[in-house]
Amino acid sequence: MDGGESLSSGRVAEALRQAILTGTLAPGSRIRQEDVAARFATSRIPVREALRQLESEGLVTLVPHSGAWVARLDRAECVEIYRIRERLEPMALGESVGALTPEDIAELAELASAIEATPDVDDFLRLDREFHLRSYRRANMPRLMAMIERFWNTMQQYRRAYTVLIGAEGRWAVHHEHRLLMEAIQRRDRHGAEELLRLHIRRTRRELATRPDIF
Amino acid sequence: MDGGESLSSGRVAEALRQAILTGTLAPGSRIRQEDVAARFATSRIPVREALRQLESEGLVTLVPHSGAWVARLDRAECVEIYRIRERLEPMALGESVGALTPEDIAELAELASAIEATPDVDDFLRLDREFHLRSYRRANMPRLMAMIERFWNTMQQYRRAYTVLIGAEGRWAVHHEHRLLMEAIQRRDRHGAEELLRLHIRRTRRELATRPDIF
DNA sequence: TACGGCATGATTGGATCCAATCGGGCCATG
DNA sequence: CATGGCCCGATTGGATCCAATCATGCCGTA
Repeated sequence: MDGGESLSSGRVAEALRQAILTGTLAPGSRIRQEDVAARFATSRIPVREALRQLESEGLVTLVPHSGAWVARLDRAECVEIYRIRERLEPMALGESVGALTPEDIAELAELASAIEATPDVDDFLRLDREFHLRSYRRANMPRLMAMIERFWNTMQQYRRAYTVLIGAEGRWAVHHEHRLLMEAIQRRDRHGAEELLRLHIRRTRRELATRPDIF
Repeated sequence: MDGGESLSSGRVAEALRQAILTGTLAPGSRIRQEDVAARFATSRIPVREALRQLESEGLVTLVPHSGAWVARLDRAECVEIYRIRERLEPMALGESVGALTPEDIAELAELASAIEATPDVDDFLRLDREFHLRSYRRANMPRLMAMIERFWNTMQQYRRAYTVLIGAEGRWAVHHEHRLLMEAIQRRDRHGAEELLRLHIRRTRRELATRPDIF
Protein backbone atom coordinates (compact mmCIF):
# COMPACT_ATOMS: atom_id res chain seq x y z
CA MET A 1 0.00 0.00 0.00
CA ASP A 2 1.38 3.38 -1.00
CA GLY A 3 -1.19 5.65 0.52
CA GLY A 4 0.72 8.86 1.00
CA GLU A 5 4.01 9.88 -0.53
CA SER A 6 6.57 9.82 2.22
CA LEU A 7 8.61 12.61 0.66
CA SER A 8 7.35 16.12 0.60
CA SER A 9 8.86 16.78 -2.81
CA GLY A 10 6.96 13.76 -4.11
CA ARG A 11 3.64 15.11 -2.88
CA VAL A 12 4.31 18.49 -4.41
CA ALA A 13 5.32 16.92 -7.71
CA GLU A 14 2.19 14.78 -7.82
CA ALA A 15 -0.08 17.72 -7.04
CA LEU A 16 1.53 19.93 -9.66
CA ARG A 17 1.40 17.07 -12.16
CA GLN A 18 -2.33 16.67 -11.63
CA ALA A 19 -2.87 20.42 -11.85
CA ILE A 20 -1.11 20.45 -15.20
CA LEU A 21 -2.93 17.38 -16.52
CA THR A 22 -6.37 18.67 -15.56
CA GLY A 23 -5.60 22.02 -17.13
CA THR A 24 -5.77 23.92 -13.87
CA LEU A 25 -2.29 25.09 -14.77
CA ALA A 26 -2.38 26.04 -18.44
CA PRO A 27 0.59 25.64 -20.80
CA GLY A 28 2.82 28.65 -20.59
CA SER A 29 1.75 29.73 -17.11
CA ARG A 30 4.52 30.60 -14.78
CA ILE A 31 5.13 28.57 -11.64
CA ARG A 32 6.61 30.59 -8.79
CA GLN A 33 8.48 28.54 -6.24
CA GLU A 34 7.34 30.64 -3.30
CA ASP A 35 3.67 30.42 -4.30
CA VAL A 36 3.79 26.66 -4.52
CA ALA A 37 5.73 26.42 -1.27
CA ALA A 38 3.11 28.50 0.51
CA ARG A 39 0.30 26.48 -1.01
CA PHE A 40 1.74 23.23 0.35
CA ALA A 41 3.08 24.68 3.59
CA THR A 42 6.66 23.72 2.88
CA SER A 43 9.84 25.53 2.04
CA ARG A 44 11.05 26.09 -1.50
CA ILE A 45 13.48 23.18 -1.37
CA PRO A 46 10.93 20.41 -2.02
CA VAL A 47 9.31 22.61 -4.63
CA ARG A 48 12.57 22.94 -6.50
CA GLU A 49 13.08 19.19 -6.47
CA ALA A 50 9.52 18.67 -7.65
CA LEU A 51 10.05 21.11 -10.51
CA ARG A 52 13.20 19.25 -11.50
CA GLN A 53 11.25 16.03 -11.52
CA LEU A 54 8.47 17.49 -13.65
CA GLU A 55 10.99 18.97 -16.05
CA SER A 56 12.48 15.53 -16.63
CA GLU A 57 8.96 14.30 -17.37
CA GLY A 58 8.51 17.04 -19.95
CA LEU A 59 5.71 18.81 -18.10
CA VAL A 60 7.67 21.86 -17.00
CA THR A 61 10.29 24.09 -18.59
CA LEU A 62 13.02 25.44 -16.34
CA VAL A 63 15.16 28.45 -17.20
CA PRO A 64 18.14 29.10 -14.89
CA HIS A 65 17.84 32.23 -12.79
CA SER A 66 14.57 32.97 -14.47
CA GLY A 67 11.82 30.56 -13.51
CA ALA A 68 9.59 27.63 -14.31
CA TRP A 69 6.71 27.43 -16.76
CA VAL A 70 4.21 24.77 -17.65
CA ALA A 71 5.69 23.26 -20.79
CA ARG A 72 4.25 24.58 -24.01
CA LEU A 73 4.70 22.46 -27.11
CA ASP A 74 4.73 23.81 -30.61
CA ARG A 75 3.36 21.87 -33.53
CA ALA A 76 6.71 20.36 -34.48
CA GLU A 77 7.22 18.96 -30.98
CA CYS A 78 3.74 17.46 -30.91
CA VAL A 79 4.30 15.84 -34.26
CA GLU A 80 7.62 14.42 -33.12
CA ILE A 81 6.08 12.93 -30.01
CA TYR A 82 3.30 11.37 -32.04
CA ARG A 83 5.80 9.86 -34.43
CA ILE A 84 7.70 8.32 -31.57
CA ARG A 85 4.47 6.99 -30.16
CA GLU A 86 3.71 5.44 -33.54
CA ARG A 87 6.73 3.22 -33.02
CA LEU A 88 6.53 2.55 -29.30
CA GLU A 89 2.88 1.92 -28.61
CA PRO A 90 2.42 -0.75 -31.27
CA MET A 91 5.35 -2.57 -29.70
CA ALA A 92 3.71 -2.39 -26.28
CA LEU A 93 0.42 -3.61 -27.67
CA GLY A 94 2.07 -6.35 -29.68
CA GLU A 95 3.87 -7.64 -26.61
CA SER A 96 0.69 -7.46 -24.59
CA VAL A 97 -2.05 -8.97 -26.80
CA GLY A 98 -0.91 -12.52 -26.41
CA ALA A 99 -0.86 -12.25 -22.64
CA LEU A 100 -4.11 -10.41 -22.02
CA THR A 101 -6.55 -12.48 -19.97
CA PRO A 102 -10.18 -12.89 -21.00
CA GLU A 103 -11.02 -10.58 -18.10
CA ASP A 104 -8.62 -7.97 -19.48
CA ILE A 105 -10.28 -8.18 -22.86
CA ALA A 106 -13.76 -7.88 -21.39
CA GLU A 107 -12.60 -4.84 -19.49
CA LEU A 108 -11.23 -3.27 -22.66
CA ALA A 109 -14.52 -3.92 -24.44
CA GLU A 110 -16.34 -2.19 -21.58
CA LEU A 111 -14.03 0.79 -21.87
CA ALA A 112 -14.51 0.99 -25.62
CA SER A 113 -18.28 1.10 -25.12
CA ALA A 114 -18.02 3.70 -22.39
CA ILE A 115 -15.88 5.85 -24.68
CA GLU A 116 -18.59 5.78 -27.32
CA ALA A 117 -21.28 6.50 -24.77
CA THR A 118 -19.95 9.55 -23.02
CA PRO A 119 -20.54 13.07 -24.33
CA ASP A 120 -18.23 14.61 -21.73
CA VAL A 121 -14.77 15.70 -22.86
CA ASP A 122 -12.93 14.89 -19.65
CA ASP A 123 -14.58 11.49 -19.37
CA PHE A 124 -13.65 10.81 -22.95
CA LEU A 125 -10.02 11.76 -22.35
CA ARG A 126 -9.78 9.68 -19.20
CA LEU A 127 -11.47 6.62 -20.66
CA ASP A 128 -9.50 6.77 -23.90
CA ARG A 129 -6.29 6.91 -21.93
CA GLU A 130 -7.37 4.00 -19.77
CA PHE A 131 -8.34 1.97 -22.80
CA HIS A 132 -4.99 2.29 -24.51
CA LEU A 133 -2.76 2.02 -21.47
CA ARG A 134 -4.62 -1.04 -20.20
CA SER A 135 -4.27 -2.73 -23.55
CA TYR A 136 -0.49 -2.54 -23.03
CA ARG A 137 -0.66 -3.79 -19.48
CA ARG A 138 0.58 -7.33 -20.09
CA ALA A 139 3.54 -6.27 -22.20
CA ASN A 140 5.84 -6.77 -19.21
CA MET A 141 8.04 -3.87 -20.27
CA PRO A 142 7.96 -1.45 -17.36
CA ARG A 143 10.35 1.10 -18.83
CA LEU A 144 8.45 1.22 -22.06
CA MET A 145 5.23 1.69 -20.13
CA ALA A 146 6.73 4.57 -18.16
CA MET A 147 7.85 6.27 -21.36
CA ILE A 148 4.44 5.88 -22.94
CA GLU A 149 2.67 7.27 -19.89
CA ARG A 150 4.99 10.26 -19.92
CA PHE A 151 4.07 10.93 -23.53
CA TRP A 152 0.39 10.75 -22.73
CA ASN A 153 0.95 13.22 -19.91
CA THR A 154 2.84 15.72 -22.01
CA MET A 155 0.21 15.50 -24.76
CA GLN A 156 -2.79 15.64 -22.45
CA GLN A 157 -3.45 19.39 -22.80
CA TYR A 158 -3.30 19.24 -26.56
CA ARG A 159 -5.47 16.16 -26.68
CA ARG A 160 -8.03 18.08 -24.67
CA ALA A 161 -7.91 21.10 -26.94
CA TYR A 162 -8.28 18.90 -29.99
CA THR A 163 -11.12 16.88 -28.48
CA VAL A 164 -13.01 20.03 -27.63
CA LEU A 165 -12.46 21.33 -31.15
CA ILE A 166 -13.83 18.34 -33.01
CA GLY A 167 -16.79 17.84 -30.65
CA ALA A 168 -18.53 14.58 -29.86
CA GLU A 169 -19.63 14.13 -33.49
CA GLY A 170 -16.05 14.28 -34.68
CA ARG A 171 -15.14 11.15 -32.77
CA TRP A 172 -16.61 8.61 -35.16
CA ALA A 173 -13.19 7.77 -36.61
CA VAL A 174 -11.86 7.07 -33.13
CA HIS A 175 -14.77 4.80 -32.35
CA HIS A 176 -14.39 2.95 -35.60
CA GLU A 177 -10.71 2.40 -35.07
CA HIS A 178 -11.26 1.27 -31.51
CA ARG A 179 -13.72 -1.33 -32.75
CA LEU A 180 -11.26 -2.65 -35.29
CA LEU A 181 -8.60 -2.69 -32.61
CA MET A 182 -10.86 -4.63 -30.24
CA GLU A 183 -11.56 -7.19 -32.94
CA ALA A 184 -7.85 -7.67 -33.59
CA ILE A 185 -7.22 -8.03 -29.87
CA GLN A 186 -10.01 -10.57 -29.54
CA ARG A 187 -8.52 -12.52 -32.46
CA ARG A 188 -5.13 -12.29 -30.69
CA ASP A 189 -3.94 -10.87 -33.98
CA ARG A 190 -0.69 -9.34 -32.91
CA HIS A 191 0.44 -7.84 -36.18
CA GLY A 192 -3.02 -6.66 -37.09
CA ALA A 193 -3.39 -4.92 -33.76
CA GLU A 194 0.02 -3.30 -34.08
CA GLU A 195 -0.74 -1.99 -37.53
CA LEU A 196 -4.18 -0.70 -36.60
CA LEU A 197 -2.77 1.11 -33.61
CA ARG A 198 -0.02 2.63 -35.72
CA LEU A 199 -2.58 3.96 -38.15
CA HIS A 200 -4.79 5.15 -35.30
CA ILE A 201 -1.99 7.25 -33.86
CA ARG A 202 -0.87 8.41 -37.28
CA ARG A 203 -4.30 9.64 -38.26
CA THR A 204 -4.63 11.51 -34.98
CA ARG A 205 -1.24 13.10 -35.53
CA ARG A 206 -2.19 14.27 -38.99
CA GLU A 207 -5.48 15.73 -37.88
CA LEU A 208 -3.82 17.46 -34.97
CA ALA A 209 -1.17 18.91 -37.25
CA THR A 210 -3.80 20.50 -39.48
CA ARG A 211 -5.24 22.47 -36.58
CA PRO A 212 -3.07 25.51 -36.05
CA ASP A 213 -5.53 26.91 -33.51
CA ILE A 214 -4.43 24.37 -30.91
CA PHE A 215 -0.96 25.81 -30.43
CA MET B 1 29.27 29.35 -26.74
CA ASP B 2 28.32 27.31 -23.68
CA GLY B 3 31.73 27.02 -22.12
CA GLY B 4 30.96 26.42 -18.48
CA GLU B 5 27.70 25.37 -16.90
CA SER B 6 26.33 28.38 -15.11
CA LEU B 7 24.55 26.30 -12.48
CA SER B 8 26.49 24.45 -9.88
CA SER B 9 24.07 21.53 -9.93
CA GLY B 10 24.65 21.26 -13.66
CA ARG B 11 28.40 20.99 -13.24
CA VAL B 12 28.03 18.36 -10.56
CA ALA B 13 25.60 16.39 -12.70
CA GLU B 14 27.91 16.49 -15.69
CA ALA B 15 30.93 15.39 -13.65
CA LEU B 16 29.04 12.52 -12.03
CA ARG B 17 27.64 11.53 -15.41
CA GLN B 18 31.12 11.31 -16.88
CA ALA B 19 32.38 9.39 -13.88
CA ILE B 20 29.62 6.86 -14.35
CA LEU B 21 30.11 6.59 -18.12
CA THR B 22 33.85 6.08 -17.86
CA GLY B 23 33.37 3.44 -15.19
CA THR B 24 35.12 5.45 -12.49
CA LEU B 25 31.91 4.96 -10.55
CA ALA B 26 30.91 1.33 -10.98
CA PRO B 27 27.30 0.12 -11.10
CA GLY B 28 26.04 -0.47 -7.60
CA SER B 29 28.48 1.86 -5.88
CA ARG B 30 26.97 4.15 -3.35
CA ILE B 31 27.05 7.91 -3.87
CA ARG B 32 27.17 9.87 -0.63
CA GLN B 33 25.90 13.43 -0.92
CA GLU B 34 28.44 14.83 1.49
CA ASP B 35 31.38 13.21 -0.31
CA VAL B 36 30.33 14.66 -3.63
CA ALA B 37 29.66 18.05 -2.07
CA ALA B 38 33.13 18.13 -0.57
CA ARG B 39 34.69 17.01 -3.83
CA PHE B 40 33.10 19.92 -5.71
CA ALA B 41 33.38 22.45 -2.89
CA THR B 42 29.65 23.07 -2.72
CA SER B 43 26.88 22.29 -0.30
CA ARG B 44 24.67 19.23 -0.57
CA ILE B 45 21.84 21.13 -2.24
CA PRO B 46 23.28 21.16 -5.77
CA VAL B 47 24.35 17.56 -5.28
CA ARG B 48 20.82 16.54 -4.47
CA GLU B 49 19.52 18.28 -7.58
CA ALA B 50 22.22 16.65 -9.67
CA LEU B 51 21.28 13.22 -8.31
CA ARG B 52 17.64 13.88 -9.17
CA GLN B 53 18.68 14.79 -12.67
CA LEU B 54 20.78 11.66 -13.07
CA GLU B 55 18.01 9.51 -11.71
CA SER B 56 15.67 10.81 -14.39
CA GLU B 57 18.32 9.87 -16.94
CA GLY B 58 18.45 6.34 -15.57
CA LEU B 59 22.04 6.57 -14.37
CA VAL B 60 21.34 6.68 -10.65
CA THR B 61 18.92 4.94 -8.31
CA LEU B 62 17.54 6.95 -5.43
CA VAL B 63 15.98 5.41 -2.33
CA PRO B 64 14.24 7.83 0.04
CA HIS B 65 15.95 8.26 3.38
CA SER B 66 18.51 5.72 2.32
CA GLY B 67 20.78 6.96 -0.43
CA ALA B 68 21.86 7.00 -4.04
CA TRP B 69 23.57 4.28 -6.03
CA VAL B 70 24.92 4.08 -9.53
CA ALA B 71 22.13 2.32 -11.39
CA ARG B 72 22.61 -1.40 -11.81
CA LEU B 73 20.64 -3.11 -14.54
CA ASP B 74 19.68 -6.76 -14.54
CA ARG B 75 19.46 -8.80 -17.71
CA ALA B 76 15.73 -8.21 -18.16
CA GLU B 77 16.18 -4.44 -18.02
CA CYS B 78 19.01 -4.53 -20.53
CA VAL B 79 16.94 -6.64 -22.88
CA GLU B 80 14.02 -4.27 -22.57
CA ILE B 81 16.16 -1.26 -23.37
CA TYR B 82 17.61 -3.00 -26.40
CA ARG B 83 14.17 -3.88 -27.65
CA ILE B 84 13.08 -0.29 -27.35
CA ARG B 85 16.21 0.78 -29.18
CA GLU B 86 15.35 -1.68 -31.95
CA ARG B 87 12.30 0.42 -32.65
CA LEU B 88 13.62 3.91 -32.05
CA GLU B 89 17.02 3.95 -33.65
CA PRO B 90 15.89 2.65 -37.04
CA MET B 91 13.37 5.47 -37.06
CA ALA B 92 16.10 8.02 -36.33
CA LEU B 93 18.32 6.57 -39.01
CA GLY B 94 15.48 6.36 -41.50
CA GLU B 95 14.64 10.01 -40.97
CA SER B 96 18.28 10.97 -41.25
CA VAL B 97 19.64 9.06 -44.26
CA GLY B 98 17.92 11.18 -46.84
CA ALA B 99 19.27 14.39 -45.32
CA LEU B 100 22.87 13.38 -44.64
CA THR B 101 25.33 15.51 -46.59
CA PRO B 102 28.17 13.96 -48.58
CA GLU B 103 30.46 15.31 -45.87
CA ASP B 104 28.41 13.53 -43.23
CA ILE B 105 28.69 10.29 -45.13
CA ALA B 106 32.43 10.67 -45.59
CA GLU B 107 32.73 11.27 -41.88
CA LEU B 108 30.75 8.14 -41.11
CA ALA B 109 32.97 6.11 -43.43
CA GLU B 110 36.01 7.45 -41.60
CA LEU B 111 34.51 6.45 -38.28
CA ALA B 112 33.68 2.97 -39.54
CA SER B 113 37.29 2.50 -40.60
CA ALA B 114 38.60 3.82 -37.31
CA ILE B 115 36.35 1.40 -35.47
CA GLU B 116 37.87 -1.52 -37.36
CA ALA B 117 41.38 -0.21 -36.83
CA THR B 118 41.49 0.31 -33.09
CA PRO B 119 42.37 -2.48 -30.69
CA ASP B 120 41.52 -0.36 -27.64
CA VAL B 121 38.25 -0.99 -25.87
CA ASP B 122 37.53 2.58 -24.83
CA ASP B 123 38.35 3.90 -28.29
CA PHE B 124 36.07 1.28 -29.77
CA LEU B 125 33.22 2.24 -27.46
CA ARG B 126 33.63 5.93 -28.13
CA LEU B 127 33.93 5.58 -31.89
CA ASP B 128 31.06 3.13 -32.16
CA ARG B 129 28.86 5.53 -30.24
CA GLU B 130 29.93 8.42 -32.44
CA PHE B 131 29.28 6.42 -35.57
CA HIS B 132 25.71 5.56 -34.70
CA LEU B 133 24.69 8.84 -33.13
CA ARG B 134 26.11 10.85 -36.02
CA SER B 135 24.24 8.71 -38.51
CA TYR B 136 21.02 9.96 -36.84
CA ARG B 137 22.14 13.55 -36.78
CA ARG B 138 19.98 14.80 -39.65
CA ALA B 139 16.80 13.22 -38.39
CA ASN B 140 15.65 16.56 -37.02
CA MET B 141 13.94 14.91 -34.08
CA PRO B 142 15.58 16.39 -31.00
CA ARG B 143 13.49 14.56 -28.44
CA LEU B 144 14.12 11.25 -30.10
CA MET B 145 17.83 12.00 -30.16
CA ALA B 146 17.81 12.82 -26.46
CA MET B 147 16.06 9.55 -25.66
CA ILE B 148 18.52 7.57 -27.73
CA GLU B 149 21.51 9.23 -26.10
CA ARG B 150 20.09 8.46 -22.69
CA PHE B 151 19.80 4.80 -23.65
CA TRP B 152 23.39 4.72 -24.82
CA ASN B 153 24.43 6.26 -21.54
CA THR B 154 22.56 3.80 -19.38
CA MET B 155 23.91 0.89 -21.41
CA GLN B 156 27.50 2.15 -21.56
CA GLN B 157 28.83 0.09 -18.66
CA TYR B 158 27.33 -3.09 -19.98
CA ARG B 159 28.55 -2.38 -23.48
CA ARG B 160 32.03 -2.03 -22.03
CA ALA B 161 31.82 -5.29 -20.10
CA TYR B 162 30.57 -7.10 -23.17
CA THR B 163 33.21 -5.57 -25.43
CA VAL B 164 35.95 -6.62 -23.06
CA LEU B 165 34.52 -10.11 -22.91
CA ILE B 166 34.41 -10.79 -26.64
CA GLY B 167 37.80 -9.20 -27.32
CA ALA B 168 38.93 -7.50 -30.51
CA GLU B 169 38.55 -10.74 -32.50
CA GLY B 170 34.90 -11.03 -31.53
CA ARG B 171 34.04 -7.81 -33.29
CA TRP B 172 33.94 -9.13 -36.83
CA ALA B 173 30.15 -9.27 -36.85
CA VAL B 174 30.00 -5.63 -35.82
CA HIS B 175 32.40 -4.62 -38.58
CA HIS B 176 30.48 -6.60 -41.15
CA GLU B 177 27.19 -5.04 -40.15
CA HIS B 178 28.69 -1.57 -40.14
CA ARG B 179 29.90 -2.09 -43.69
CA LEU B 180 26.46 -3.19 -44.83
CA LEU B 181 24.98 -0.21 -43.03
CA MET B 182 27.41 2.17 -44.73
CA GLU B 183 26.52 0.76 -48.12
CA ALA B 184 22.81 1.25 -47.46
CA ILE B 185 23.47 4.79 -46.29
CA GLN B 186 25.53 5.53 -49.39
CA ARG B 187 22.70 4.14 -51.52
CA ARG B 188 20.31 6.38 -49.55
CA ASP B 189 18.38 3.19 -49.00
CA ARG B 190 16.17 4.21 -46.15
CA HIS B 191 14.33 0.97 -45.56
CA GLY B 192 17.43 -1.15 -46.05
CA ALA B 193 19.33 0.93 -43.53
CA GLU B 194 16.50 0.75 -41.04
CA GLU B 195 16.28 -3.00 -41.31
CA LEU B 196 20.03 -3.53 -41.09
CA LEU B 197 20.20 -1.37 -38.00
CA ARG B 198 17.32 -3.24 -36.41
CA LEU B 199 19.10 -6.53 -36.98
CA HIS B 200 22.38 -5.05 -35.75
CA ILE B 201 20.83 -4.04 -32.45
CA ARG B 202 18.87 -7.28 -32.19
CA ARG B 203 21.93 -9.45 -32.66
CA THR B 204 23.79 -7.46 -30.03
CA ARG B 205 20.90 -7.86 -27.65
CA ARG B 206 20.82 -11.59 -28.11
CA GLU B 207 24.53 -12.01 -27.62
CA LEU B 208 24.44 -9.82 -24.55
CA ALA B 209 21.57 -11.83 -23.12
CA THR B 210 23.55 -15.06 -23.42
CA ARG B 211 26.32 -13.69 -21.22
CA PRO B 212 25.22 -14.00 -17.61
CA ASP B 213 28.66 -12.97 -16.39
CA ILE B 214 28.02 -9.35 -17.37
CA PHE B 215 25.37 -8.74 -14.74
C1' DT C 1 10.01 61.89 -28.32
C1' DA C 2 12.88 57.80 -28.67
C1' DC C 3 16.64 55.37 -26.81
C1' DG C 4 20.29 53.66 -23.79
C1' DG C 5 22.16 53.00 -19.18
C1' DC C 6 21.50 52.34 -14.39
C1' DA C 7 19.29 51.30 -10.06
C1' DT C 8 16.02 48.63 -7.52
C1' DG C 9 12.87 44.99 -6.44
C1' DA C 10 11.53 40.35 -7.27
C1' DT C 11 12.93 35.72 -7.81
C1' DT C 12 15.90 32.01 -8.08
C1' DG C 13 20.40 29.47 -6.54
C1' DG C 14 23.26 28.05 -2.71
C1' DA C 15 24.97 27.58 2.28
C1' DT C 16 24.14 26.44 6.84
C1' DC C 17 21.54 24.54 10.41
C1' DC C 18 18.01 21.41 12.39
C1' DA C 19 14.80 17.33 12.19
C1' DA C 20 13.43 12.77 10.61
C1' DT C 21 14.65 8.31 9.23
C1' DC C 22 17.31 4.18 8.62
C1' DG C 23 20.82 0.63 9.58
C1' DG C 24 23.99 -1.65 12.56
C1' DG C 25 25.61 -3.10 16.90
C1' DC C 26 24.71 -4.22 21.66
C1' DC C 27 22.32 -6.34 25.30
C1' DA C 28 18.69 -8.95 27.45
C1' DT C 29 15.97 -13.00 27.17
C1' DG C 30 14.16 -17.52 25.85
C1' DC D 1 23.51 -20.12 21.23
C1' DA D 2 19.96 -17.90 18.52
C1' DT D 3 16.72 -14.22 18.45
C1' DG D 4 14.24 -10.07 19.23
C1' DG D 5 14.14 -5.36 20.83
C1' DC D 6 16.42 -1.04 21.64
C1' DC D 7 19.66 2.62 21.32
C1' DC D 8 22.83 5.51 18.78
C1' DG D 9 25.58 7.12 14.96
C1' DA D 10 25.37 8.17 10.15
C1' DT D 11 22.93 10.00 6.41
C1' DT D 12 19.31 12.03 4.10
C1' DG D 13 15.20 15.49 3.98
C1' DG D 14 13.62 20.11 5.03
C1' DA D 15 13.69 25.06 6.89
C1' DT D 16 15.79 29.31 7.14
C1' DC D 17 18.97 32.66 5.76
C1' DC D 18 22.17 34.93 2.44
C1' DA D 19 24.03 35.80 -2.34
C1' DA D 20 23.65 36.07 -7.29
C1' DT D 21 20.99 37.03 -11.22
C1' DC D 22 17.39 38.86 -14.03
C1' DA D 23 13.57 41.95 -15.34
C1' DT D 24 11.26 46.16 -14.87
C1' DG D 25 10.93 50.97 -14.78
C1' DC D 26 12.95 55.38 -14.21
C1' DC D 27 15.87 59.04 -15.65
C1' DG D 28 19.07 61.57 -18.39
C1' DT D 29 20.41 62.62 -22.94
C1' DA D 30 20.50 63.06 -27.90
